[in-house]
Amino acid sequence: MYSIKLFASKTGLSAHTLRFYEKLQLLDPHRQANGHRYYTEQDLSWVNFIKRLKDTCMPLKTIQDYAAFRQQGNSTLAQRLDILLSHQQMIEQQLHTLQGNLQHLNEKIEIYHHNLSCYEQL
Amino acid sequence: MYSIKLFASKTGLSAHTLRFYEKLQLLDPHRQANGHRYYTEQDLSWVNFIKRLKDTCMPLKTIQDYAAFRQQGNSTLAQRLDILLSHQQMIEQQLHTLQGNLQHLNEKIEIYHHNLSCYEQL
DNA sequence: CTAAAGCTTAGAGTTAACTCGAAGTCAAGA
DNA sequence: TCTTGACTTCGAGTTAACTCTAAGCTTTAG
Repeated sequence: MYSIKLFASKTGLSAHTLRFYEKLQLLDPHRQANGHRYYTEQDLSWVNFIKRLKDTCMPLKTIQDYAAFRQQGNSTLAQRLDILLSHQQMIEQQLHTLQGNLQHLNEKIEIYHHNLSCYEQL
Repeated sequence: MYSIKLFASKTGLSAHTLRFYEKLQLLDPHRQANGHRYYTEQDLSWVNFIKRLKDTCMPLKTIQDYAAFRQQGNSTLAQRLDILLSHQQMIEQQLHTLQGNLQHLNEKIEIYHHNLSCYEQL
């Protein structure tokens, strides 16, 4: 049971952002009798999950879709998995091409080391 | 040798964006006698590289840094490699945590399949 | 009892990365 | 000749994702 301030420090998101996410329907914290929000461990792991998705460049729009499915319960597990799998595929694709470029660069470095006079190739 | 319009269609970037990138010093196309830009195959592969970096969420700011090093020539290969390696590390990290989450979700799906009545676990 | 923390609505400001439009000029091809 | 496609500068508009401020209210701990 975290107050908004505690939860903010726990998640690294500001209270502002937490309310903002709530408006976007990403979060739906419980309320105390006085109307104050309180967040649970479940909310915490959900926010951490959101952060991972964001860290891997999933747009909030997509996360919103995911959250909507999540709120509809277990009947939407397939759809949620779809979202995540296609996201994973995208990331893997990007990682792959990036690795290709790194490889390429490494080869150039090799050339550089072996033939310092050959500027054109770099 | 591509005109800006041709190059735009070749890269999928708009002429506007190409001039914008030029202003940010990401690009530096040659000019014809009349002042018109023209782009080469080298520019093409450079833009494709930029696109890959962008696709993997590298901010333009960092790409600008990279481009600045690139323009300084071969003495900056180490710095450029640094940027790319740390970027790769970040992406791999993100992929890893995402895979962890997918794993987690898959496990939940398993539970769902094996015990339909157990809603709390999902 | 007062200060701190919470609530609400509403709207403004910010940064990144475009995206577009206007205004005016120039040059080459059908 | 006229249309097309360049060029320039400048500045406004857009979308995403915050980020913050203010006004005005309530509640709770010291």
